[in-house]
Amino acid sequence: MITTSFTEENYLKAIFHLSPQEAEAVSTNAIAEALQTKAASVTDMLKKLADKNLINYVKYQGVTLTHNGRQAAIGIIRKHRLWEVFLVDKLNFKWDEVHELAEDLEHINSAKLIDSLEAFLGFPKVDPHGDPIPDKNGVLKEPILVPVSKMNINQTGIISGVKEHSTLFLNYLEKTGLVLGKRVKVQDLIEFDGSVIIALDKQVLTISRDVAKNILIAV
Amino acid sequence: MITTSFTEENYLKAIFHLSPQEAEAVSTNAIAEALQTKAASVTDMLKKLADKNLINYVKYQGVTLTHNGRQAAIGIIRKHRLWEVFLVDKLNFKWDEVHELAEDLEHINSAKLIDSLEAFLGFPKVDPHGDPIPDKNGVLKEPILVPVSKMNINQTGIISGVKEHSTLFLNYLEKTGLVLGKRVKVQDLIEFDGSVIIALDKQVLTISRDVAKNILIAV
DNA sequence: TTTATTTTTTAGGCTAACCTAAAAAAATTA
DNA sequence: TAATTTTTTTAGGTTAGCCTAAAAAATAAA
Ligand SMILES: [Mn+2]
Ligand SMILES: [Mn+2]
Ligand SMILES: [Mn+2]
Ligand SMILES: [Mn+2]
Repeated sequence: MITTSFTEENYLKAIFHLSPQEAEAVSTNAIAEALQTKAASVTDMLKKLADKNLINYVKYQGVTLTHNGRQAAIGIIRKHRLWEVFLVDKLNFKWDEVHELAEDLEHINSAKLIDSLEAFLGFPKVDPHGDPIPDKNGVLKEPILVPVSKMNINQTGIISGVKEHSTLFLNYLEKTGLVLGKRVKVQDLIEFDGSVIIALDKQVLTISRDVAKNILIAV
Repeated sequence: MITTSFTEENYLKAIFHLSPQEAEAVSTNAIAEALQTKAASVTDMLKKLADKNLINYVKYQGVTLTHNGRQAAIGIIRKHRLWEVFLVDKLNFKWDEVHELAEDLEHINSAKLIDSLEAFLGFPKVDPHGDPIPDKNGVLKEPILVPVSKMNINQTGIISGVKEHSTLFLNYLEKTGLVLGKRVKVQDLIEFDGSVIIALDKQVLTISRDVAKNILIAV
C-alpha cells in the first residue's frame, strides 16, 4: 500500500477536482491557484507524486491522475463527504459550517472507521451539498446536473447540488430559500449581465450570473 | 490564542501523563522514551514549548507544565477520550481497537465539533477504559483508583480502569473476563514474583505482577 | 518568423521536526 | 574528593514542504 501525506492527499484531490472527466491535463498554475500556493512548490510536488505513480507528469505539459492516483483521490472525497453527513445529520451542524472541518477529517486514515461511519449514517448517497458519496470500492457516480445558468426559459427542475462550498455562498442560499430539494422554474434570462429570474413556490427572485452558475439542477 | 502543532500537542500530552499530580519535573529522557524519539530532539522541542509559555524549563532540571500548557494537554485528552467513546458506543469498535485512532482524532481542532460530540454522546463521564473525561472548561477529576498490585488479601473492589491501553493487554483482559465493572477479590499475593490470585464471579485466576499493576480498582 | 508575453522549471534558501556524534553537566561510585 | 557513569545539551546534518528570483520553454502577438 502506498502511503500518502496530508499534503500529497490535498494535491491529489485538487487535481481530481480540476479534471472532472479526466478529459485533459491539469496545469501547474491551476493547481497552485487551487491550493493557494506557488507554482514552484507545485512543480516540486508533481515530481514526487509522479515518482509514486500517482500522476502522469510530463514537463511543461500538465498532469493527469493515474489509476492509483484517481482511486486515492476518490477515497479522500469519500471520507470528506461522509464526515460532512455526520456533522449535519448527527451533530446538527448547518450545511455551511462543515466544509472546513471535513478538510481536516478527510485525512484521518482508517478504512474500518470510515466504513463503520458509513453504516452508522445509513449508507447515504449524497452529502449535504448534494455531492455523491463514492462507495467503499471507489465507485463514484456523478449525477447529471445542470447549472441554473445553462437552463432555458420556462424549464423547471429541483435544486440538487452546489458547485461552491463557502459559508458565504451557502448562507446566502439559505437566506433566500434556495436549498436542496426546492423546485425552481426559470422565468427569464437577462442577457445583459447573465442574471436569471427564477420562480419558487410563491416568490419570484433574481439571482446573479455568479449565483446561477453555482446552483445545480436535476431537470 | 496560542496555536499548537500536532507534534507540540503530543509533547504536552506526554509531559502531562508523566507527571500526574504535577508533583515533580519530568526528565528529558522520560519524554524521549514516551514519544519513541531521541533526547536531542526532545531538548529542541522543550526550548520551543518554553518560548510559547507552555512549559517551565530550566536546563538540566526537567520540565513542568505551565497553566496554559496543562490546559492545552487537558483539552487534547478531552478530545481523545470523547472520540474513544464515540468509536465504541456509536461505531461498535471494541475497547482495544480505539486508542491508535484516537491518537489521530485528538488533533482535530474545533471546539464546536467536540462540544457537539459530547452532547451527542450524552455527556459521558468516563471513556471506554474508565478514564475520566475533562469537561469543556478543562476541569478533570481523577477518581481514586488503586492497582490490584497494591490491594490487600481479601480486599474486594470493582474494576474501574486500566493503566495500559495497548490492544495486546486489553485483548488479554477481554479474554479472561477482566472487564470494566467486574467485581474482584484478592485471594492471595505471591511475594516471590508479585503475581496475584484473584476471585471473580465463579472462577479464580492468577495474574502476573505486570497485569496486576495495570488494572485499576475502585475499593 | 521574429519578438514579446506567459507559463513552467530550476536554483538556492528557509523552517519544523527529526537524527548522530561530541561536549558539558549532574549524579554515582570508589 | 576524585574518578566514572549517566543524563542532557550542543553542533552539525537530513527531509518535507514551502518560498523568491532567475532561467528556460511554450504560447501569443507583431
Ligand atoms: Mn466540502
Ligand atoms: Mn460537500
Ligand atoms: Mn486511549
Ligand atoms: Mn482511553
